[in-house]
Amino acid sequence: MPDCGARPIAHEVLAAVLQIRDGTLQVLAWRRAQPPDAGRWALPGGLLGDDEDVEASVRRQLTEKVDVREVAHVEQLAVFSDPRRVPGGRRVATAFLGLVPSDADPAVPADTAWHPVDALPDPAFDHAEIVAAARDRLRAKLSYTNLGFALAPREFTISTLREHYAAALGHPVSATNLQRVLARRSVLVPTGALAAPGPAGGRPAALFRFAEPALRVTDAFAVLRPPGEQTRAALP
Amino acid sequence: MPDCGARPIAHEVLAAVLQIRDGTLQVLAWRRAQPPDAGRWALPGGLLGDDEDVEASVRRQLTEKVDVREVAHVEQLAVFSDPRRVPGGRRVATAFLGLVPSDADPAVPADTAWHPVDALPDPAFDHAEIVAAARDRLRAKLSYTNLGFALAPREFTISTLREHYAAALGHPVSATNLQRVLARRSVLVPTGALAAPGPAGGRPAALFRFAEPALRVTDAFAVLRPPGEQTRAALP
DNA sequence: CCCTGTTTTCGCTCATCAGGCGAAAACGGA
DNA sequence: TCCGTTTTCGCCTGATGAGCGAAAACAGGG
Repeated sequence: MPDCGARPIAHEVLAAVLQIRDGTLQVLAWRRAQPPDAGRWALPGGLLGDDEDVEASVRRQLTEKVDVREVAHVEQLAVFSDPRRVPGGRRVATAFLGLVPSDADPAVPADTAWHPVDALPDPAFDHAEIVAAARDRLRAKLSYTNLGFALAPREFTISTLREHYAAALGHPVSATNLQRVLARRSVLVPTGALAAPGPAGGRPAALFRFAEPALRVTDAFAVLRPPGEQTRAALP
Repeated sequence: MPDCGARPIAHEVLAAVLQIRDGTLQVLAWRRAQPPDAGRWALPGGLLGDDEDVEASVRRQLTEKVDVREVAHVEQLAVFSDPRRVPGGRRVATAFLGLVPSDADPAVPADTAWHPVDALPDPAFDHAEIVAAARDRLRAKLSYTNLGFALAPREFTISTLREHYAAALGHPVSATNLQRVLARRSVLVPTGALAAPGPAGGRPAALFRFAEPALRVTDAFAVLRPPGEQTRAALP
């Protein structure tokens, strides 16, 4: 008969929800009112419910903070299970990465706010570690998947996309190369429309969108591929 | 106060331990004697202890099946938390991937045996899903990390390594290309020694070993890298 | 109406790396 | 010494990331 062991173990889910805001990668957190760690900033989450798996649970918990429909991508990060990660009872956390496109501005409760991902003030428990894991996972996947779709607005110019990638990656990105790399993978498709030029004029930029609204890994990503296998579907 | 929720949740750890045996990628499993799922093959694991995190727990649980010192690499896979994944009480599992070098032959209990990873007969609960996740994770990481160190013997010829990679990846691998790719990443270093030729003669093969006994990700893996940054440390 | 400044886009080139192929090297045995 | 076998290495090709500068496309002012 399964039980909770000699010492009861609570299972919680936590989400590091990231979004590009004001040209910076930011994370959603709420200020704890009650001890332990009162006054510090914590990630949204809560206890795993009786009739849900962790994915369903994290989506449910996020509903309390933001409109879940605005979260474009959710994935498991890792389990955090240090026996002393929170004071009091034992608590095991399954951490998630969530991404919100920058053209969404979810309404959040009064105790909740966005903070730059590298400057979350006074993080509660081990939540700084979780935020760092989320940031690193995002940065890694941006370069070999189409994960940008979950950060960028529905339509955008290459310049805008370049700013988003630079903010998320934490280093400058060449617009030329970004355009080429994503286009070659057929991750980016032109909408045909043009954006209005800025106040100083300049050639109007073409608008693009991501081809697929779901995670896809670059095929060129796998090296040592089967002999003779096509590296990519032939483009018409 | 954290508790176990209305319905108690047990937290277990499970490990898919993989090894190349007889030219095939195999997984360690034990035959359940007690219900539920009596007679079916299950992955090693057990309940999370009071004073250990999940990594420590999986290493402790593996001790009951094999000598843990022979497991060269352990990493978290994912959480499996379907409310009905096991009959009876609620049970959340943190799944791990474990790798054993092929020159080790751990003593295993009577109820435990190795099975080809794609033909685990009568798998218990959702363990087939976990094995598939472990196999896929291994295949992905083999191509952009030095993870081969955890599968290969301490010293080996390129031919041997080629067989190992082919078995793990599930498709033929070119010895020439394997040698070149791994050497360029300075993952492989020659020991200087030569292996004895086979019974039919032939040029004696050079012996190699992996440069580092710990996981390292290929730097060329990250595309869209910072401008002007060196792509690899200059080799002397 | 042309000229200037600005922004975007595209073509040209280069460097790196995976992949394929065959010749040369290094062995045992007849 | 010759032959079959196995390994190793060099050469070529193709795909792809990266850098640079010229051309394209716009607004505004003289």
